[in-house]
Amino acid sequence: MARGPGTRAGLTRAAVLDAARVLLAEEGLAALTMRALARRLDVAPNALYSHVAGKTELIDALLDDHLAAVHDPTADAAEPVAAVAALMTSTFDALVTAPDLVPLYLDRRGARGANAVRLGVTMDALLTRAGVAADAIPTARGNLIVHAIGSAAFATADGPPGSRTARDSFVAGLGWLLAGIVRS
Amino acid sequence: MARGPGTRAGLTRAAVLDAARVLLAEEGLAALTMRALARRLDVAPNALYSHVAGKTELIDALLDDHLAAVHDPTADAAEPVAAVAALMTSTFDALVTAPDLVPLYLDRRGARGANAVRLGVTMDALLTRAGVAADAIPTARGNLIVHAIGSAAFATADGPPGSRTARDSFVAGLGWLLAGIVRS
DNA sequence: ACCTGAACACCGTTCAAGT
DNA sequence: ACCTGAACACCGTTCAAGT
Repeated sequence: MARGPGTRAGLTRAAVLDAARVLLAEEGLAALTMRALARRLDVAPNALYSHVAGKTELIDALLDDHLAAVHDPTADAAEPVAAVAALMTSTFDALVTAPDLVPLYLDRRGARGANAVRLGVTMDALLTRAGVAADAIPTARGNLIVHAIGSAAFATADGPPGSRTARDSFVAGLGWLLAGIVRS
Repeated sequence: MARGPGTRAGLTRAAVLDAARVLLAEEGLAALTMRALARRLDVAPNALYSHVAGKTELIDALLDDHLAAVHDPTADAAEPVAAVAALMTSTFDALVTAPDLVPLYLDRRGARGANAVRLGVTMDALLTRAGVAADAIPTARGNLIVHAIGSAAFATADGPPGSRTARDSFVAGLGWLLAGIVRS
């Protein structure tokens, strides 16, 4: 719009996603609209649809990309239970980084992207090595995921951004769940 | 709009909330708009603002009203731990009833209405009687609430509406958390 | 006090057209 | 292939006016 005539925007899918992340971090979820995003990129609103299927697909991509930051312990770690704890804590820390994104994980009821699948596979392997029976793994995994995402959602509620009490609460609950999982 | 001239709509706050509940149940969260709600009530969109401060306040009222369905065990129940389990299970069951509402509890990061406060007070009393130290109660309560809301959010994800596996998973996790809470 | 018409400042998305 | 102008079918909310 403010570009000179004849020039091209030269948009990229990566550029759109990056701008969306910045917009989300700086102004929050309510401000993340297609039109505001286009304004930031100095482009007409419908230009975004050349790189993204729609707002839903954009957000799904944002969610899964965010999980790329989760540190993935090798599935053959020495102590499987400690490795599961580390994996979940890393997930919690990653989620807390983007508070506005967390409720959307609940909306989507668990991300389905490549990174989410990768973490799920790793966790199942670790739980198996920890001695959890095959038919008990879905319950164990489900409870751990609910705990990580739910805790992250509540962590950003009150207290300062770096509130340690929320993280301590998450760690305590994680320990209780893991104790119950390995004992059953 | 389709009413005869001279007649009055005779709206009530309760009528607005009731219609909102019906709309939510029948057509889902995306369909719950002020304008659609007004259409249902055969009224101009802005007429709603005589009975409700805005959409946010309407949803907050919907959320807290929903918690009225939670069975509140007397705080002086014989077995405090069993009473906490019953209270959380009743909360889970109530939440599962309104799947579209559950993600909003996360958005609001825990309802602040009268019913939510009531349940919180009851739970604190039960936890105290169960021998949980005063400074450990916030962590215990927080983990239980996260578990109930998070489990309800995921419960409606896959499987049939009356899926028992989701409820069984919730019950298993609840047991693990309670065991950890009373042991610490 | 309660309701209306009209308006304001937005949305996501589609379509035909240009390069 | 990528981008634009224009439009469609919506939003939540406010304001001045009527009864």
